[in-house]
Amino acid sequence: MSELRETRLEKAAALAQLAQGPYALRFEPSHRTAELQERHADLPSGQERDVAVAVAGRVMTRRVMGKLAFFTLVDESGPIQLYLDKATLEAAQPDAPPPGAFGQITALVDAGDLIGVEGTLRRTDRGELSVKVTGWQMLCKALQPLPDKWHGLADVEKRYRQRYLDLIVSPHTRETFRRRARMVSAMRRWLDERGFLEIETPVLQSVPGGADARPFETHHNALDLPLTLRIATELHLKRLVVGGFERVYELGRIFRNEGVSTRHNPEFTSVEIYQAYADYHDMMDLTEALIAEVCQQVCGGTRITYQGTEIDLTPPWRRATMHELVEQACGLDFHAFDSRELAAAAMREKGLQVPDLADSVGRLLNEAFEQTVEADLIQPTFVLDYPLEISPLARGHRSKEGLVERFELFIVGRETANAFSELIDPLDQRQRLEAQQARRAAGDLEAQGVDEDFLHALEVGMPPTGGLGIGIDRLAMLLTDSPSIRDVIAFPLLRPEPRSEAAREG
RNA sequence: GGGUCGCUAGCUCAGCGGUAGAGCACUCGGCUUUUAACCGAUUGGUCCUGAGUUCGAAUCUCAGGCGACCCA
Repeated sequence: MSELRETRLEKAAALAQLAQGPYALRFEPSHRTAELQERHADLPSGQERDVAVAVAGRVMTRRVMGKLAFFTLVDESGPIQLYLDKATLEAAQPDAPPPGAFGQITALVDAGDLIGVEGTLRRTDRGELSVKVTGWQMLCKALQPLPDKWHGLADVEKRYRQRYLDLIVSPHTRETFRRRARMVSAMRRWLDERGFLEIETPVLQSVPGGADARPFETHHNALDLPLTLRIATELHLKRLVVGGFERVYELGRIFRNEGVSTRHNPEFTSVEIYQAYADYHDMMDLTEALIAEVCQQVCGGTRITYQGTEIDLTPPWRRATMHELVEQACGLDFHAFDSRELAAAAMREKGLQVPDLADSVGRLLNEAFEQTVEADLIQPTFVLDYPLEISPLARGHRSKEGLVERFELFIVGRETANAFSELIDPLDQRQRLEAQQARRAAGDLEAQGVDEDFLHALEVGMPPTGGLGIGIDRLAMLLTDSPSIRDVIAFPLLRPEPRSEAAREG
C-alpha cells in the first residue's frame, strides 16, 4: 500500500549516500522561470544562448528517452522545461559516481520533488525554452506522489482537505488566492490613502455583540473566565471613534457558530469601516467607490462575469428602499399595514411564509423581502431603510417612522455589505439593546446582550458616524468567479476525517 | 434540519449478483527533440464502515460515517 512511498524513501536514502542528501539547506536561483521566458522570448527554436542560469522548483512531469530527458520544472511564476542531455551532464560532472550524472538525475528525481538546477538556455526544435542542465541538486525529496497530471484533483473534498495538493496541480486555485490577496491589499491601500486607520480589536470577548449571531465559546484558564470569539468588530471600532479616531477600520476574521454552506463558513473575513461625521448616504458612496476600484484593480475593469452572468459594477448602482422593492415584487405595500395581523394575512394571501418569530410588521416586511426580492437582486443594488426592530445599532430614520438609516448591498442575490448611520444616542441605544436582551431571554439565541461598557462609551460621546461592513469572502467569490465560499477560503472548516492518520500514512 | 447524488489502486474513473478492471503514476527493459512522449513487461485493493438477503455481494436491503449540490 505504501509501496510508492517506500520507493521514494529508498531514493532518499540513495541521495543520502551521495554528497547532497535528500533535503538541502538553501539554493540561490538566478531567475524566476517567468523572467527567463520573458527575457529570452526572442531565442529562436533550435538555438542556444550561453548564459548561466539557476532555477528552483517542483518537478511536475518527466519524459525520459534513453540518453535525453525532459522535465517540467514549476516555480511560483510558472513552468520551464529542463533539457537533460547525457553527454552534456557527464562532461560537466565527470566525477559523478556510477551511473553518472545523467543516470542519477533520471533515477533519483520523481515528479513532485523539489530540485534546483543550473545550466544554460536552449530553445528546443519544438519551440520550448529550456534550461540545458549542467548541474542539479535535490532540494526536497517528496515521499508522496502527485495527483494525476492530466486530470488533477477532481475530488472536491480532497481539494479542501489537502489544499496544498490542490494548489500544486490547479493553476485556477492558485489564481483565486492571488486575486483574493490582491483584493484585500487593494482595499487596505484604498482606505489607508483616505486617512483610515486600521486598528485591531479583541477576538476574545466577554460580551459578544455587534451582530445577531451565536458565538463560539471558549475559556481563559488563568483568569478562569468564560469568553466568546467575536461575532463582529463593530462595538470596539465605535469605541475607537469615541476615542477620537475619526476614520478607522479593521479587516479581519470573525466567528459565527452556524452551519456551513456554499455561502457560509463559521470563520470568515469582514472589513468594518467607520467614518465620523458621515451618514449612510456617505457610506453608500464610499462602498460604491471602494468596490468599483478594487474590482478595477483585481479584474481590470468593472464589468465582470459571475457564473455566466454579466455583472456591471460601474457606479452608480441602483438604490431602492426595501418597501419599494417588496411592493414591486409581490404587490404588498407595507406602509399600509398598521398591525402585524394585517400584514400577516396579506402575506399568507400571497402565499408567503409567516414565521412565528416575526412578531412585528417590520420583521414581516423583512421576511417578505427575503422571500420575494433578495434572490433576484443580481446587479449591485443598495436596499435602503430597514425596519427598526431588526437593526438595533442603527439610527432612527430622519423622516420615516419605524425605520432606520440603513442599507444593505446585494449582488448576485447575496448580501455583500451592510451599513448604517450609526446610533449615537446612548439612551436610545440602551433601550434597543435591552429589547434585544428580552428577545434573548425569550429564546432567540442570536439576539445580542447589553454591553455596558459600550453604552458607557456612547455616554462619553460619539460623533455622528457612518459605519459599513463588507463580507470579504463573498466579495472574493464575486471577483474570482467562485461558486462556493470554500473556493476562496484556503482551509475551510470541514468535519475531521475518520481514520485520517491511517489514510495519510497510506 | 430535509431531499438528491457520490465514496472502487497514489490520482482519474469503469464495473451494478458469478475469478476486482483501465488510463496515468510507480518498478524493470528499450529509446538523444519530448511536452498527457512512445513501445513492452510487471507491481499495486479494508471496493467508506457495520449488519442483513443470497449458494455467492463492489453490485441488492438496512443502519452509520464523510463529502458535494439543492432546499429551509
